[in-house]
Amino acid sequence: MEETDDDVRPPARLRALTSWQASRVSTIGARATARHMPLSARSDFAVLAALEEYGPLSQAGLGRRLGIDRNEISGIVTRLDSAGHVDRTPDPDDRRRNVVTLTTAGGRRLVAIQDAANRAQAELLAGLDAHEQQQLHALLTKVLRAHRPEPA
Amino acid sequence: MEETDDDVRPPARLRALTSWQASRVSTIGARATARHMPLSARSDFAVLAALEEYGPLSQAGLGRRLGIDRNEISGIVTRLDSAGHVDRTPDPDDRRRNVVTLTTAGGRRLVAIQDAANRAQAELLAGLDAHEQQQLHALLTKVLRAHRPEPA
DNA sequence: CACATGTCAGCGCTACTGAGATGA
DNA sequence: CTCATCTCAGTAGCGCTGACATGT
Repeated sequence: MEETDDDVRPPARLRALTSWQASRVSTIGARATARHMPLSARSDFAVLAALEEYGPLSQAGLGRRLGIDRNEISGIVTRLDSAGHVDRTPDPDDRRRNVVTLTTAGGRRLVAIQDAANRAQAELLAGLDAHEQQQLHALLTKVLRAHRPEPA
Repeated sequence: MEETDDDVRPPARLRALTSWQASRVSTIGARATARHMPLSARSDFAVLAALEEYGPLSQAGLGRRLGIDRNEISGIVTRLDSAGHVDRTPDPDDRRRNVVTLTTAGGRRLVAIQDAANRAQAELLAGLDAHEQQQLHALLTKVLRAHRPEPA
């Protein structure tokens, strides 16, 4: 065997970095997500959820809400459109825009993805009890709020 | 102006996902890091820190400690080697291996990167007070510990 | 034989930059 | 003219997979 015991523990300098921890949690979460989701439905979930909650939006509006680049939104919406999960039609009031609308099939898809997301979430946070999970969520929310343009 | 007020707030379904939050925190952290670091010194930092704390290691050992793929390690070590921050020499006891050793220049580099990392860290966590920062760190540590082979 | 190590080529996702066409 | 929107091409890092040669 080769180096089996001296392994595994990352150095203190790294462990001290919250940003490093967040990055590792993020990739672990991504792996858990991949295990529960049919495909790369992560960005799909974001777009579908935004459409469900706020109604039809332009692509730029989607990007702003979700903190995703316009360029990515374009690809995501194309994929969702050809899957029949959204409708993309030119805005009659502003013909630069594409108005993106959730279809009923998209709504069903959203619910399905939410299910998978919940399972992945539970897997990721298995080490924490309910109170700790809530605490972590609150702290991350606070961090993110400090880095946004800040809604009214 | 175009859609300036209805913006910014991500949908509830997303906000509820801790893994999504972690991912956003991670990319915000990456942006802050990029603002403070000369280059893509993030992986360099991990490798240098491991060598400092644990002494010379094989590349596979580095990968295991840091949770980084062997393939990436290879490139990182090559870069660090040609920059003079590590030495890479064949292991006389096991000629499959490269023993990677921190040089004094590498030590200086590590300290410099740590400095930049601290500034980026402060920027990322600006929204939290000291106690909250420590709490967040502890919770993330706990999450990560649940997802590792678990050291003794 | 099996297994570990290091290297290389390649893929896929994510985040970006820059350019261009269209339109407000 | 300025600015926003959308699209396309290209770049870069990151995390993988598969293959291969080498060595234990």
